[in-house]
Amino acid sequence: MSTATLPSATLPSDALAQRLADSGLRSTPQREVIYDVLLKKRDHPTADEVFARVKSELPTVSLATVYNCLETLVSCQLVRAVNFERGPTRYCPNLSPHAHFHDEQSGQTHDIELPPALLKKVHAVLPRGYDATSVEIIFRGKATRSSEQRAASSQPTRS
Amino acid sequence: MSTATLPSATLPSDALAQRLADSGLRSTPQREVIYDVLLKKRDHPTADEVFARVKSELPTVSLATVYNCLETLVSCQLVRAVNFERGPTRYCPNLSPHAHFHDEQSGQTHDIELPPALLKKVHAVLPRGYDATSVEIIFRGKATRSSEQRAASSQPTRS
DNA sequence: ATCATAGTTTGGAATGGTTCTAAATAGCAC
DNA sequence: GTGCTATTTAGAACCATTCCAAACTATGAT
Ligand SMILES: [Mn+2]
Ligand SMILES: [Mn+2]
Ligand SMILES: [Zn+2]
Ligand SMILES: [Zn+2]
Repeated sequence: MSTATLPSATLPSDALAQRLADSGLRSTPQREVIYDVLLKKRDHPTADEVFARVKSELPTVSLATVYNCLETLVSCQLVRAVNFERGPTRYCPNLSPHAHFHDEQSGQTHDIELPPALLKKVHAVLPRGYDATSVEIIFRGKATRSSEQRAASSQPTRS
Repeated sequence: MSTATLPSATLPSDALAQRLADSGLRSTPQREVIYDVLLKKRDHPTADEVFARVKSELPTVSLATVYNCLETLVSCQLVRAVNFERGPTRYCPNLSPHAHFHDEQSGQTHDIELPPALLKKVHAVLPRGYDATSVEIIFRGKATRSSEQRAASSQPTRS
């Protein structure tokens, strides 16, 4: 997708380097691999799961570094941290406004895109005096076969 | 159930006894006091805060019991557990469909009532195949003076 | 009343995700 | 290269919560 003559279109890794630089931070192998891992399999992994995936590329990485880098990516606004109840924090590189659907059976988390019109209506329930900087919407329930199929077909079947 | 002339109106403590009985559980002093504490000051206290408030009435209560009773109340559907990020779980006896507004400055949590029409529109963003049993909406931001006034005036000034 | 049984409370230990710490390492400016 | 700072690392510490096993309590059947 999106090649050549691109004006200032951001290749994923450049976006990372750029955002880090903007915050006065350095681009490091750990940060790059961790961000790549999040982009490659967008299943809202936990820090432990990221740790496991990163290890295969950087066998000596530490769990502390995974936490550090994830926090860095979140503070650079390249990744969102997502929490369900008191479970481990999950990480999501989808920056578009979206809600999360937590499938209680499978434990899987799905992104639900939110139309701007709906976001407006949601914000409109706030009485005067409430100034919200963000809103988070979490569905809980079960996703049936047709939604699994959607998810499966929209993502390469993984080697 | 529903005794004679009563329109079936439930005194708080009866509601508790009833719900517990429905679940085959006993009404105990600890459960009653903890539920009362939640009803009396509806500021979404943590288990520790509930513990402190209950101690003045039941000086020998244990923190484990507070956790046990809160879990019992949640499983009886008399209380909702509310989580913000990875902070300690907070407890809310407001059973009407409502969102939460987390004031980042003061740390206070406010209930935002949700009209059924909005809830419908929110559920409508779910694609086919997603069957949600619940939805949770959390705002984050700051509440200005006018909302503090509203909250203050709607609740007795506390002895 | 007494007893048997199951439910509940309690203090303390264990858990588990996350954060902290201090030392080692790596990148950048001069 | 030298010095300076950012980053990574292993392991300890943290802390909300859960687990455990022993006391205690309510219930209801004899
Ligand atoms: Mn789950
Ligand atoms: Mn806060
Ligand atoms: Zn997401
Ligand atoms: Zn509430």
